[in-house]
Amino acid sequence: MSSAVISLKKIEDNNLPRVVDLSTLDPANCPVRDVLQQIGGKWAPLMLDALAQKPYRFGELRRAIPDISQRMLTQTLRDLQREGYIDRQVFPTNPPSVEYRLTELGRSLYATLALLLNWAEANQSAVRAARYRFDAQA
Amino acid sequence: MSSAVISLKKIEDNNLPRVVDLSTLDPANCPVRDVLQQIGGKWAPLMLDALAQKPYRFGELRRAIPDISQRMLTQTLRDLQREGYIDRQVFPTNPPSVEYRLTELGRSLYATLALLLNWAEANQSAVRAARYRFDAQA
DNA sequence: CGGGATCCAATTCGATACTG
DNA sequence: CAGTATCGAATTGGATCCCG
Repeated sequence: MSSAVISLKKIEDNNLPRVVDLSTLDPANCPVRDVLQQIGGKWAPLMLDALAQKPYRFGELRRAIPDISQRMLTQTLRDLQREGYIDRQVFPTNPPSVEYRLTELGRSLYATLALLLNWAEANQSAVRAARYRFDAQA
Repeated sequence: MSSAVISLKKIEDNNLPRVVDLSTLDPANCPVRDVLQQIGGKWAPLMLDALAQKPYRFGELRRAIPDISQRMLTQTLRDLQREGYIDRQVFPTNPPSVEYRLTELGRSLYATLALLLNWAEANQSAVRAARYRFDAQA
């Protein structure tokens, strides 16, 4: 089939979707760097993933990600709120209760981010195998 | 239109695609953390994006990302090679020439990663606005 | 319960100098 | 050209103590 040949050729040519041309951008004002820096940290993807399921309270979120320190939980929550990905709602009960949930922007981000999370899960074994080969030959 | 109502309800319910359930995983063996750590760095996404266009030689790649140090270029290239995303080919010319190109795994990753890069570019202004609001109110 | 503040350890990163 | 090696700065992250 000619279509198979065509798609094979596309792969050989590295013909991949690429909308932004990063090479023509000022590095100091690159939107990809600007936005990716915040979602590329150690905890942000996990927290966005948790909050994509349902709203969480502080302690609840801490139990959902057992090995996060309280400092990083607080800080990452504030960062995500500043970026506009999550919303913080305080209930003046006693003791106080605070709920975090994704904003619409956050849900938009997660819709794309989730594809990457799924890719990671689906291809972990391939990555592990590549690491093993690399380390063996070295 | 009822379809609009339905999709609105889905958004309100946080009904988003989620294949991996991270909360049930051992944090120390989480595929998402394992894989995302390498592609979440400061330089890896930019280099994958460059190499998705075409193969690059060392110095050429350095010029394409003007503000990367040679140390980080070397190190990130090795990391990406170890993960199985890029291939390194040495041409025994004089002076030597080394070419880097995406592997099939790397192209598979980039197909997903590019969606996130596009999201970042498309939504940078919304993120900037959110930051401004957050900083103004604080 | 939901944090703030402080101190310290680990990791990341950049600048510089040197090499086949 | 394509790296390696070393140093120090900067950033990130964890532990601990404190509070309303």
